[in-house]
Amino acid sequence: MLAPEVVPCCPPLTSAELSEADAARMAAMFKALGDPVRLRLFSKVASHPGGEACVCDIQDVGVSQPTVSHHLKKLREAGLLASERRGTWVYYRVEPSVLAGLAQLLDLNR
Amino acid sequence: MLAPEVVPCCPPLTSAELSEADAARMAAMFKALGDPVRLRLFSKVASHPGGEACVCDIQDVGVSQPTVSHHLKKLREAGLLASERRGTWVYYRVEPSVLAGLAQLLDLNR
DNA sequence: CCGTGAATTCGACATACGTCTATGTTGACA
DNA sequence: TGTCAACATAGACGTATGTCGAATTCACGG
Repeated sequence: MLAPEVVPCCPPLTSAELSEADAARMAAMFKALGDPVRLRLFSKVASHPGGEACVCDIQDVGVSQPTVSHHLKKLREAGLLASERRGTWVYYRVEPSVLAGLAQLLDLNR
Repeated sequence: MLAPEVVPCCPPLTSAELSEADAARMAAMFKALGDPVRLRLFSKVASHPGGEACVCDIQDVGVSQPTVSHHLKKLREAGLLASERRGTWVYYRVEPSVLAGLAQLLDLNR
């Protein structure tokens, strides 16, 4: 039980060359983080107390509210965020296994 | 001498929200990695024996040679790769401080 | 029920992006 | 000097992307 399905994806970038398929999968995640507004939204969710935030908590990023919604959808589709509706509000949280996969790819251990 | 200017950039995403300026800087790096061809090129350079590769070593990624050159330029402009001409060949290597910055941002230690 | 506030979806638009072919540039070597 | 090979640059073209305002869905409360 200690090791959930972590979707290990790929060895570190410095140890072996990515396959075409793995490159496509990982590039989609990097691409989702590759917009300043989306990265700020992701950062706001990731750093929010309790590990989750409703849209109303994070929508002050300098673009219209529909644009915020559009970007959150992109982050969801990339597998980086998960969302859940509770009453009037929709809460977003970081998909935990994904950060682990990115970290592994970037060869964190040195 | 042990600690060169590492450009620490940002605390982990999970610990504090990114400023607008930091988000723009880091998003530019993620964006550069957000194309499958570029990610494969980066991966080929990063995993190449000796830590560097000439274009001729890595240009087999399914697109034309000018397109490879275009993508390598993007990776250079994003600060992810450095290049150096030696004789007929141009060698690319990973900019070391950058991977460290990305890893730090992704909160590798947990 | 109806109204109100939260969030998503829709349609439109300008701009950015990835790709190609054609052309340049640079260095090595007869 | 001339030629060849390795890379880079330029220009063109179709598609994807980020943004907005307007309309829509969804849940709650009177």
